[in-house]
Amino acid sequence: MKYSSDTENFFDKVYAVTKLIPHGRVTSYGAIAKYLGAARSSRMVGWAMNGAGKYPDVPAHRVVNRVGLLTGKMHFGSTTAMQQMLEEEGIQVKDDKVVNFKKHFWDPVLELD
DNA sequence: TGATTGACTATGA
DNA sequence: TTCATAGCCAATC
Repeated sequence: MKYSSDTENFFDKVYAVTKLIPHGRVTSYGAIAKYLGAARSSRMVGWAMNGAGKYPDVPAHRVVNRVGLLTGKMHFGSTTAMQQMLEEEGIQVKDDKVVNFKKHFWDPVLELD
């Protein structure tokens, strides 16, 4: 099999950053993309998450869109799995979106840089 | 090979 | 404030 070098690297970075998300915290696709230097490629982060399912150490449920909406909940097998995991970490979820998202927001650019 | 889609975001009306 | 459109880049059909 062949590896697309840059693409693999990008995906790997996405997984690395996602794994660094503290327990009980959440971040956004755009924040990760920005940290990787691809702020305009936020969709690629989401695509990377699509392949994150095979990485048990990648808490994709802690990654939501820019307003804290659980847009990717449908990819967890159950539409409630993501919400349930977040609630178990102390994050309140209402109407498929993180309550007080701003407070739980974890920006890798600010925390890691 | 070309067109369409998608776990997003920013901007304009 | 809410809705619609454009840009992004890789994967899939």
